[in-house]
Amino acid sequence: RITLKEIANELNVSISTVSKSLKDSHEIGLETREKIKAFAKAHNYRPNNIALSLKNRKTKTIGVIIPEIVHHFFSIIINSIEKFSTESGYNVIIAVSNESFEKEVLNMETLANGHIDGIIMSIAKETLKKQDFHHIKETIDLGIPVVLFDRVISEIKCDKVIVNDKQAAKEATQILIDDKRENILLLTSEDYVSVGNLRTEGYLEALKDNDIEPNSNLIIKVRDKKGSQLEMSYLENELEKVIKSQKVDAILGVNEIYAGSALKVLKKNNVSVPKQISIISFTDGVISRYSSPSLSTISQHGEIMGERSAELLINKLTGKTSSNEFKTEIINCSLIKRESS
Amino acid sequence: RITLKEIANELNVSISTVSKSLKDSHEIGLETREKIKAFAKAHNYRPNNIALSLKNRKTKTIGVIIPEIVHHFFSIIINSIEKFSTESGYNVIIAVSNESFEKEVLNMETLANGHIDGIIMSIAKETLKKQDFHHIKETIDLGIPVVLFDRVISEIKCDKVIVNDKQAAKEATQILIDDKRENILLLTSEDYVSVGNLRTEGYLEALKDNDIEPNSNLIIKVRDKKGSQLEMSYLENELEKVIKSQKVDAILGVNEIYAGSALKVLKKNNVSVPKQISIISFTDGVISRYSSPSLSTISQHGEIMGERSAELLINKLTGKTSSNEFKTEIINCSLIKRESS
DNA sequence: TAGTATAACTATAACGTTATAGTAGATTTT
DNA sequence: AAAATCTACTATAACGTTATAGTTATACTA
Repeated sequence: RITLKEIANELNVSISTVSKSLKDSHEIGLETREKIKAFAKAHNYRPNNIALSLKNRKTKTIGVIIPEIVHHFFSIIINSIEKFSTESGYNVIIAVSNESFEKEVLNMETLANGHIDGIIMSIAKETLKKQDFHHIKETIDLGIPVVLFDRVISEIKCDKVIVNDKQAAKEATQILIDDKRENILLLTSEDYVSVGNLRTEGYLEALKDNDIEPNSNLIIKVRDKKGSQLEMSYLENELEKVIKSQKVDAILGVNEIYAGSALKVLKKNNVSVPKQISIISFTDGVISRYSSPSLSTISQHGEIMGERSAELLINKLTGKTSSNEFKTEIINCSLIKRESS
Repeated sequence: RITLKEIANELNVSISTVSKSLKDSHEIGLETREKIKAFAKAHNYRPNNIALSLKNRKTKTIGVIIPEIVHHFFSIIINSIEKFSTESGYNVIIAVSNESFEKEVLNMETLANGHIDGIIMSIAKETLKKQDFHHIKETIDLGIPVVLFDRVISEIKCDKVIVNDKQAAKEATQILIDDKRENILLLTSEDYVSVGNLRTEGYLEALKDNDIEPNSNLIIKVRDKKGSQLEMSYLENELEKVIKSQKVDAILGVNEIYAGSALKVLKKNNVSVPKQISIISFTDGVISRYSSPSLSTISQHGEIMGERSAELLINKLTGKTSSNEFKTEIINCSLIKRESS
């Protein structure tokens, strides 16, 4: 790991001369310049990026805070952020909040004090529940640009990338209704999760448009417990109760894990899908494709969301867009029809 | 973003005094010290980690290079590396090779010039095929510790974390044989992928131990093409041919994507699983759990692999283990029995 | 009362860069 | 031939830290 100083000493020139030569500056005579370049190449000189970061006050690194990695949607997002960022010369540093407020705050501080120029994040459930966003605001106040995606809140002024959740849920519900399914069970998350909420709204709106009275027994709000095992058995128990006590001819799930679990319950109870109950779910992931029947899903186009988020952030970082104007990009979901509907 | 210098100017003391006060040094009088600490706190002072990195010549950041993120196994690994590293005060920076040699080399260089103290990686398929590992060796020569996991090669001297692939494949095959299945189809990857190879060896060894003649028609080596769509249709076509022309009563898959695809093919051809054909597969991911029938899988315990990798690396970084002694940790797989066998 | 401790600070260098300003010596201008 | 210009460099400061080595007063010792 050779430095400019060492090269300078070795060749009896000043550090400035070395630095300028390697930048091919015409201030330095051709002969000296070539000699220095050759020497640097032979010794495999690479500028120390930390020193550059300190000097330039930018790190060319983006921090990403996500609630979980082991989730198709989020890993797609990371993948796409990583791809776009690398192309633009930025590195990506990952932090996982694990849906915990405390961890998110910690992550945010570590990143903000450190090696990143900007942050892309999706807010943890616990943070949404707590409605405490001071850490995000502080980071923005520090002059670090933040882009929020998917789970977003209006009170924070920054760039955002979201999906037309409400509309997509409404359309999916309408498709089920058009198929003469009027007893549609909704598998959703607890109220404080913004996207779950929007999807619920879309569902309710579609019912209303078709003069179907919503039935609160047909809405299961899955309680999330730390440790998803509990969460899933709650869902399974509740669902089993409902299908035994109520008429249900369709299910709308706000994510594929819920829908996948539902499928297992239906199978266990010998309900045929989509004949007796048809299913549409959000999140076009790997479960949907390999389950049987495969699940019709609403794709949120994670690749596009990731790319747009990275683009918005990098535009801020490079000064392409002004630092006090904020955009909200809305990605259109699309329905991918498979066997379950 | 206040600095020591600014605090020093503001309070009319020297930078040294500020630095020492914040470290609670007894060289500085109590009164001054308290005053400075109060001021720093009020202005939310945080040391600039880049400056510290430059000074200390370490970044407290680990680079991870993986072939893909959108894969249950790798995202579990990342998750677990991230978790363990954070606990030890390290950040994690992600690079994805996308199974490409060129990208892997590029990633390696970027990381090595930059903001990381050490690297954890799993080698890209293309690199394994090319057998060109100069980038890894150069990084190690530069004094940057490297830990390889899962896809590993013996000619590189560094810490490694692997799974007892051969043994696990052998045991799984034995279980199928004990169940009176003697026509076991193997769905594996091309030869240059080390883990696929080891698993194939285990399979063959089990056959040999039971005096079953291996049948080359029962070994499908899935060609991987860029763009997994093609890869999968290749698998599906080949498999369909084989089950129509050969007697097959069990399938061993080297990963759950292969097994999941196989399940679809069998279903399409009205073959009942596990009655007519039973399936065991490597990779205990989300497909296995939500497919139907759910797949019996061999878990490679990604959490443990990730944790051990991080531990090995951090031990090197903190000097806990000597920099020229290398360990290879072997994680034992375990079979998770589900409906497909 | 000179000499030595001690307390409470400050100055400096270093980590590896780069940009700005400066300086010899050679060459051109008038 | 003196002044101006140019060539080919070098010195310095700065980015934000911290560790080491000073530097003052003041208090204590003998």
